[in-house]
Amino acid sequence: MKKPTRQRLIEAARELFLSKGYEASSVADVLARAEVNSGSLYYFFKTKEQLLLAVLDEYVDLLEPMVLRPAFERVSDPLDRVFAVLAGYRQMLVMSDCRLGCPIGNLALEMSEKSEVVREKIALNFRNWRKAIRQCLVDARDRLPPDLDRHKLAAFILTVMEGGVMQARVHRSLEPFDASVATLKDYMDRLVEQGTTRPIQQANS
Amino acid sequence: MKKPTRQRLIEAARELFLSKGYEASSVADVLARAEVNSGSLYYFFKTKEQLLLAVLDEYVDLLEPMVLRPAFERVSDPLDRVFAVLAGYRQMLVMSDCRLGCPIGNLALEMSEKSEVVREKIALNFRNWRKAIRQCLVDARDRLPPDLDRHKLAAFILTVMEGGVMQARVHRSLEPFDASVATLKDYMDRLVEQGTTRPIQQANS
DNA sequence: GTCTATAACTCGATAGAC
DNA sequence: GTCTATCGAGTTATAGAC
Repeated sequence: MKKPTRQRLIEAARELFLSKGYEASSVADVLARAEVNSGSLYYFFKTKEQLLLAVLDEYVDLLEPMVLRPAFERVSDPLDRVFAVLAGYRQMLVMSDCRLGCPIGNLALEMSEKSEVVREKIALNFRNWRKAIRQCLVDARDRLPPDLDRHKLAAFILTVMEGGVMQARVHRSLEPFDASVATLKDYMDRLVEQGTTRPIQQANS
Repeated sequence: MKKPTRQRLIEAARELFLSKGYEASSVADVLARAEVNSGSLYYFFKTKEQLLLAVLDEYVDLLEPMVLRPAFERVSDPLDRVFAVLAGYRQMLVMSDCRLGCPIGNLALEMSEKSEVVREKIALNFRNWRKAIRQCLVDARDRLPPDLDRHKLAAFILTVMEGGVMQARVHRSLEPFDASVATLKDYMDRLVEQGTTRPIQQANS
């Protein structure tokens, strides 16, 4: 059975915005892909931008089932989970021959100056992503330096993912992504080593 | 005196593509900003895409005088120079209230799938950037681990810059950029420490 | 090399019947 | 809620005089 019209529109827009960006995807493209007529789209969404906002709302909802859960089901160690999440983005690069990257990062650079409300929704997506990663760092706090700033490190991990994906797409090669993730791994191994070999740990410090 | 028409067109396009992106900048916008008429633009450039390619060629030429030289003039230590380059991008964020980021990264995500020749020019810009950073790492090789993969680390540094700039623009805040650069600094300090404290260094190793 | 005028088309969005 | 027809503006690009 066909999904409801509104949902079909959001999915079509999501796919198009991911592969071609927002400006380059015309309303007509969305209509064709969703097999919906113009009148119906504008019944559900006042403007094309409202459709984008609905897509970004959906990404907020999809973080858990599409990004976190699949990664967390594969491994249970909190630090491994961080890299399992990153491996998920690698998988997207592999499957698309390095053509598709992070859907949010995509829209981030394109839309940040064009619409405040869109920018704020993208920021929300980033905040939720970092929060999930930060929780992994909290769960692994016994192996990490006690004075570690987990907010900073979570932002850094998102930075590495987005920067690695960007270079992979530009070079159509996994190499820069893998190099970036491997270097992050080296850094975090050093943090753990420091956490492990430091003198007797004090309670409540 | 007014600059030659062709140069005015490239500069106008450069500014517009930086602040609004390629698709969102119309040819009419470029013409107005450059104070040139349609006929002249199409005398120099066969299409809008050819104009973009000329802009990307100019960025290749501008890497040395606009990005590297100003940073390298301020400091001479090769590792400090890496962070001086990053500070240059921070300055761009500061001056634009976190609205303008890396011009190449901007176009990278927007244009990579739309045109192979554009993607290749963007890749060239990235390669040259990494090469300059790699030279800094070569110049500092005595303080870095002997088995360090400088290609990987240079890619990582570009990753950190691009990812940090992206988050800064989305959140309209320097915080994620500063957090990312500070974490990179921490990592590289650890590499130097390892290089410094490692046992008596063997020659030709 | 530069000018004006405009072709040929696509864009987002709307009207109004059903 | 969905359909078709279409508006008006904006798009890239061209023609042809100067």
